[in-house]
Amino acid sequence: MTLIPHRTVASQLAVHLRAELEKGTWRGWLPSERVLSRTLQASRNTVRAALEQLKADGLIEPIRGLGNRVVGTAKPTIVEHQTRTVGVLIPEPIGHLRPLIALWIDELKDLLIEEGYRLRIHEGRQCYQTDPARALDRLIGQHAHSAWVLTLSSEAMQRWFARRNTPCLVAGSTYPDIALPHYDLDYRAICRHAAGILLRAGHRRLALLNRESRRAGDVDSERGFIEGVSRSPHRDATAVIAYHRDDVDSVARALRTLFDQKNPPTALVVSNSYAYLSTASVLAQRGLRVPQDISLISRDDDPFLASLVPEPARYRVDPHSFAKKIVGSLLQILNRSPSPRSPAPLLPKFAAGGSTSTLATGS
Amino acid sequence: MTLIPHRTVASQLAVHLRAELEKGTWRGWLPSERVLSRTLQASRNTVRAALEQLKADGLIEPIRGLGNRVVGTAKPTIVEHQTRTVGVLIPEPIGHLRPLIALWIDELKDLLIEEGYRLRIHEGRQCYQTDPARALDRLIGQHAHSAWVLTLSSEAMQRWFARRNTPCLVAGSTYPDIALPHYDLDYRAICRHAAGILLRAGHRRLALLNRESRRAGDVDSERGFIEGVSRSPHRDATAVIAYHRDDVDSVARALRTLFDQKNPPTALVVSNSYAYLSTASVLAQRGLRVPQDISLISRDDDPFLASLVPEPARYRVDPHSFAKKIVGSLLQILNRSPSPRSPAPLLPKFAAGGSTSTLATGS
DNA sequence: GTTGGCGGTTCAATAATAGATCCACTACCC
DNA sequence: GGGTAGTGGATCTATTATTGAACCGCCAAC
Repeated sequence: MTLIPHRTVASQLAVHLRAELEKGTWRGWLPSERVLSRTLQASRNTVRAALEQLKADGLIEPIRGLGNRVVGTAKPTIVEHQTRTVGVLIPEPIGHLRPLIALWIDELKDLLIEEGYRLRIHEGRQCYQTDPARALDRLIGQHAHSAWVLTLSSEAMQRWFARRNTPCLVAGSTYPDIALPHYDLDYRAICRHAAGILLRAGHRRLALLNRESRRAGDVDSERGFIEGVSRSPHRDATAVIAYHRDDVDSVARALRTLFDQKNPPTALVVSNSYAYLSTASVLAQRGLRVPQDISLISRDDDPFLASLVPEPARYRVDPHSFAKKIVGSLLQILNRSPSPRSPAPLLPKFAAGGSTSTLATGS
Repeated sequence: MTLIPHRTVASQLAVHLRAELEKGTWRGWLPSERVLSRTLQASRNTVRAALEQLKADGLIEPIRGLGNRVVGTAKPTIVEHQTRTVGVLIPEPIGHLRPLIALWIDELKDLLIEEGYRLRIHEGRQCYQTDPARALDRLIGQHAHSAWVLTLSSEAMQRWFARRNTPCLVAGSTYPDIALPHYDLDYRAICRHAAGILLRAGHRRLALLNRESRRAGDVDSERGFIEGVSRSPHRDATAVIAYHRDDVDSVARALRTLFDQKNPPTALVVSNSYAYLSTASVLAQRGLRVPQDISLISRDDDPFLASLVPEPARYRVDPHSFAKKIVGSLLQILNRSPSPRSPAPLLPKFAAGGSTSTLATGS
């Protein structure tokens, strides 16, 4: 039950043309694009997309006004024969990642196998440090993957990959001036929306519990959250940002700081589902009840959240469709597609849960 | 310069399905259109377009409410010639299973690929009902796997597989008189140990929050728990069993029943990590604090439990070593090993957390 | 210089596909 | 017998791939 890997006409043509080249059908110059499009029964655009792939492989060289010159020979055989693999870079053992991340990586693995690729998971903690150059040099040098997928990537990592020309896809947000193909949720819109929800429910003192690490997605979250509050018609609304380091203790510390002050927030957006668990249980220890005393929204989704009482209001994502999108972008990169454009960020659906309450406005 | 024959996905699928039919991959019935669309990575519309062609060729006959019947000459091809695959039977979408289960299934997938097998995951809800014969007949008939792995299996399922000689491995406990190769944690010892821990901490009114389904592992848990209390030197100790159905509401109901009585328990063993989450949050809603008012122990481990405050006392398992054991047993079965013996059940390590307290004995 | 063919680029119209929803039907569970 | 879950059948919309056709600047040859 294996599938035909290249399902678009362009890719089929590329395979076909590559075979013809190897056979030596054309020496010197290819037939003109218009002729090819007629003989191959495809539009010139499609033929050009296929030729683009051959060009990326260095088999042909288009020359304006003259034609497509056959330049390389027989190299692709080697490329085809070596096992084609894709590497995923993760900061921690997969068991420690959020279940949803593990799920889409798993799906990605399955989908890539159907396309003839193997997925290799690399747990490279060193690559996530402030200066990852050495670790990355070593990792990429050791493993000759066709492409890399970066999860939870830092700015330094992204810059490193952008500088080198290693084919890679950022599963997550990129930093403003980094031009790498990427796919992520629209955290900015999510947090803006969350702030709006809470403001409309009558809350005025809002807080965002965010990661300390300045990952692009977290920066976006922060910006969206601030926007949501500052652009609201409620001039008396305030937004506070508290930071944690992804561990229970630091979440507890952040909450202590937040709730020991004179006017503690009445609503909290938590930007990580594990942190949501910590938050909910720390608040329970302090005797605060959700949602009567404090409203909570989880920015992230994960299956276990459904077991909480009250069920957290959160933004739901389908790991399957996420994995599909990632694979789509990845295949563009792997097939040397001309323009590996990043699809629009995914805006997950808001699922209202019992963890938010409506306050009487005022006071 | 030959032309590319079938350029639309639908046509490619038709060719592919026709080949599979001839190979005898499916006997009797095709997988449902929805399943096909998932495994073939195409929309149901496209799959239907392909099936339309097969129908026109008289190879299949669609019957409303039943499925697509294979009508052509059922060539009884030899099973050995097919792609070597292993099926895993799970009751729910993999995303709904506990992360630890998803993890070892994932590892299993990787390890099997190295051995030249592909792992197919089958979400067969019907197979977990009281009388699974028909559903199993159909499933096993449709998919000619080299072996099956059963997770969270019911007694009826195990009996069905034991009666037939289908090669299978039970990932979990087997029922006393069923001789199937299996591998699981020693739930009986775990729960006996948990009861001992709580009794030594001074608790006298213990409760086990267990699954209602009479799965072998849960029956073992119950037995171990009762043993742990009845064999203790504390004659005044009592053990209560409350049941839930794996959903939040039923856990809440069970807890209400437990804690609305005159002498509610002071310590609780919860036999599912999702149920632990529900329990912790329901108790918090009732104003009960862990561990001051009530001690909790989780029988199962899962990564997210580490984010709770206080951290649950629980029995830790390494999914990797679990997967290795499963693969070991599975390979014995696949290689037609003479005596596929079941390895000794795994006894996980107890990790004391902050969720249990010591009581003054007496009263 | 003119011409015609070449690749490069853009555009709108169309076909294929994905994804979702509703229906009627069947079987099974309670 | 009624509820539930699964099936194929049918339809809808959004997205994507593909088409077909422009137009551009470049090149070589007449």
